[in-house]
Amino acid sequence: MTNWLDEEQQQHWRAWIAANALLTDAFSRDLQEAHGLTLADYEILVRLSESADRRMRMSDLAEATLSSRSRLSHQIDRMEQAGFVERVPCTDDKRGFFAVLTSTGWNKLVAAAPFHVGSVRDRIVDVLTPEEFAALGRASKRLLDHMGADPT
Amino acid sequence: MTNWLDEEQQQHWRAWIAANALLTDAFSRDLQEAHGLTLADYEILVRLSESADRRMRMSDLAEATLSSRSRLSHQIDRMEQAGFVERVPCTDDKRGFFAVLTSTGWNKLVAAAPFHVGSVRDRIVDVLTPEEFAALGRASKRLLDHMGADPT
DNA sequence: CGTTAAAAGTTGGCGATTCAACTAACTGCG
DNA sequence: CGCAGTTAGTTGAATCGCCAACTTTTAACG
Repeated sequence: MTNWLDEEQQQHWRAWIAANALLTDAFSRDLQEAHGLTLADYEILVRLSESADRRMRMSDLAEATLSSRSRLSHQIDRMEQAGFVERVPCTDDKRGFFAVLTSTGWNKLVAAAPFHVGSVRDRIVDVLTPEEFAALGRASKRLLDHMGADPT
Repeated sequence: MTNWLDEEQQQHWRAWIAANALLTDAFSRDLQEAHGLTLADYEILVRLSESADRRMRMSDLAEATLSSRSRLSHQIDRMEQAGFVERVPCTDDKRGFFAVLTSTGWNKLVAAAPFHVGSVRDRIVDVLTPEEFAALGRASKRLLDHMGADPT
């Protein structure tokens, strides 16, 4: 005997699913059309730009962007190809590499960031009241905590 | 001069991103491990099971599951392969097809649904207070409305 | 020390998604 | 009618992500 969701819960649940899918899609499409970047590309540029010396160890970057090592490795292949990052061997740990933002990558981010923030405002932040948006953020935070995700 | 997000907005925003990614992943993984189903598979089974005669026109199904026609076509290929659905030509419109749930597909859904609902409760519904969960749903709904998505 | 286990990262194959091009059938309208 | 445009759906190539296997280096510890 299963404890199903009631009608209202069902609606909330489906709205959540749909909003996630459509918004993620929309952001990705916006970036792609305006700057030829994937959302994944963009997030990596952001993380690197915020790091000391604009570089991060591959593993740390994978963790920060919530991707597997394998995925990140392929991702960095492409971005290296595109000239946005470079792989630099780590001298302390001979297994390790840094992903380092190039000036090309930095410039790309500088060009794309205002546009992306605009998308986020247009599609989310400015659509909700401040209180609604905060509630969304807090609820997301609690869900993350419950999964044991660190609040990077 | 760009209107950046402030510190708090930034955190809410990143929490939202991360929660989406991790939760979607988790549900997909749960279903995959326990029943060998993709989240996409599952959603199609659900939609078909709720429809009259357990069938839907390909286009309607694509719209309902927020996927492109192409994606759905490939998806139904796989599910037909797996024996969960059948393609039945539409006599009224000779261009069209129905995707029809087979008894195998129905049984699969019956087997998987309680488990999936359990995941959803464990990871979301029961983690938040009823009010928090409702706020999440309502905010999602407003974001959808703003994008012009229909409330299917 | 030396051996064993763990960590960092890459690789290749396969499944899934997207995009553009395509066929076939329907609709509208002069 | 007849043809122009639209709609339903498929296809194949290219891209992206996941998984399992692999190499190299580091850490643990008896």
